[in-house]
Amino acid sequence: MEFRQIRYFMEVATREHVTEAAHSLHVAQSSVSRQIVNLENELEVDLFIREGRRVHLTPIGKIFFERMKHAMNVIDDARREVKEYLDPEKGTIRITFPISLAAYTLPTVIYAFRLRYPEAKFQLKQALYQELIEGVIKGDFNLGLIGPLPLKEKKLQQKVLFTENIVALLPIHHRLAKESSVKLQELVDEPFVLLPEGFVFRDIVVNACQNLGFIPNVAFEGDDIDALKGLVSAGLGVTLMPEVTLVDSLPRSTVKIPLVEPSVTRTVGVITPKERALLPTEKLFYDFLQEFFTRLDDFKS
Amino acid sequence: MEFRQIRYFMEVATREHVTEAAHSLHVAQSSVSRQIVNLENELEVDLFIREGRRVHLTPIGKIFFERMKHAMNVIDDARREVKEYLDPEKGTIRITFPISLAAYTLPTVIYAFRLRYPEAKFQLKQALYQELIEGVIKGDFNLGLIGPLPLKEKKLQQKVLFTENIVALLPIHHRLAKESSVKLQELVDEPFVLLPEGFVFRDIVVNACQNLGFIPNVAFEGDDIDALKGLVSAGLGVTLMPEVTLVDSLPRSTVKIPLVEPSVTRTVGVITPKERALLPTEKLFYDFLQEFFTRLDDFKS
DNA sequence: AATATCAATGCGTTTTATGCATTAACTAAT
DNA sequence: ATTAGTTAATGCATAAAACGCATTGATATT
Repeated sequence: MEFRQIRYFMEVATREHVTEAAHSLHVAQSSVSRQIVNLENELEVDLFIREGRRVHLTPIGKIFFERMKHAMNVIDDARREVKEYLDPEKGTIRITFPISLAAYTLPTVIYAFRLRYPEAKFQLKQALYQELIEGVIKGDFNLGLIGPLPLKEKKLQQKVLFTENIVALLPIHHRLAKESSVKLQELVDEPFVLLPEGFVFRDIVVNACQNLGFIPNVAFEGDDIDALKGLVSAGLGVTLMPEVTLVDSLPRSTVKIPLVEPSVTRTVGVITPKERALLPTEKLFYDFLQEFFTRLDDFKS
Repeated sequence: MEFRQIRYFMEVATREHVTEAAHSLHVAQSSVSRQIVNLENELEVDLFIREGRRVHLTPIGKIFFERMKHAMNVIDDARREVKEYLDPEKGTIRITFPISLAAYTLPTVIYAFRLRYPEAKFQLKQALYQELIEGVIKGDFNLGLIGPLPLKEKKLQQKVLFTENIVALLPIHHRLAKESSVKLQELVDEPFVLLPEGFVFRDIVVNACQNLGFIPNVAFEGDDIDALKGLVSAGLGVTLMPEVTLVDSLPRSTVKIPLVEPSVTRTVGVITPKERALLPTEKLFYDFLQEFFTRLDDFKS
């Protein structure tokens, strides 16, 4: 069994397509095909079902795939750890985060981090709430920004970074646009624009409404925060969003208004696996995160 | 980076000797030497310090070694899992255990297990208490028999199998040899023969004595249970041991006498890692263990 | 000082992986 | 139904890599 075989195997397994896998691996199709056969012969098991020209994993192939993914994560981490050992400041931070932090919070932190460590590299992966948690537990990532923290996950180390206010974003000609604050209750009959099902931030909004006894009327859905801004901008509805995502510039023809009674907030934190240690550069970033937001808090108060 | 390099690397790292490693790997010394250099070039790091003709790991080499040990454990398990998938009854059980279970308990269970699954294979590793726990946590083993259970270890799944009596073993001409029971207190001034420091079973005895306010006078130490039996047999002292280790035959010129006030017992159980699933054959054995000792208990009562 | 042992390296040989061309099986479109 | 286009597997020649042997230079051992 050789490393190369595992690489080929995993590529074929994920793509379910030998030719594509070969192309992505920069080798001939025949090489991939042959190595897969070699691997199967050595393991004395069929890893793939060949149905006509389709290729997909057998049940045991799936198990093997999962195990190899784990092993490869360990090995990749080890390689990075070795590389970063001598020079952590030039290493790579792999981090996963929800869409709601993509626009403002994360870029801001990364910008500040790179002022101090200009050679640090980042690999970023936007993910849905549950995916994100799984990714950190399974070893695809060692760092995840998330809000709110999934407190019941026992395999994760969790650290609160900050609590942010959620404000209402209204079209500029909206009847409430001139108010200095709005109550969520006042939006009962408004059309909402929200992220699609599956995004936590949608759930935060829906839950806040449900606590007041109504279910928001979702008129439009948008795939990212900017899409929501556009929809509000076009006067198609109202939405709630974290204040930070509006800090740079308010979308054209909109106003943001603080929410009161109740104020809606969410807590944002960072999760890391309890089982694995952070790689050197990631440790730098982790410590930086805490320092950064602690200082922000000091500044506010 | 290829598996072959990792295998060579690990062999050299453990032996700190290229020629020996090469021999054990059944390849020429030059091959090993060259692969190590290749690996180091690819990682851009020295893994070994060459001092004259000595070879030993650099600090980062040690880290890399630990990571690779982990990865290789995952990979080896995966291979076994695949092999055992189709036919668990022919697979291998890797298990670690303390010396006190080596003589009677473990052989008995294995014998019974093999009556049902004659093709199952075993890899056995006797270990000291702490080593054993580490071995299961780190992934060198997925099963460990142990007594008492290390309840504070949160990474381990723990299951009690049975509780056993501990009895006194005396030379046949000992003044107490005719009694039907002895109190531990009566052995205050006796010379004890015990296992050396580091064995839990020694600690169990010493603690029992300390609870009665005395420290046993250790006259001789023996490396294994049979050595202790021999020492008692020769009249050099008394000892305590689990009753099961005497069940087959009493050593020549000795008598076993139940302990009362207090009776001394120890709980024996099995530990498995919470983080990893048991391999198919190991799962068979794990289930068998519980069934086996449950039935024993039923039988006793 | 002489000898033996060790890790590294140059070099020819063997093994292994690769790419190309082909085949056989399949899919989709006419 | 026929045809053209894909696809995965395989035979074969080529290229790459790992290997063993022999040697070197350094270091223990006596």
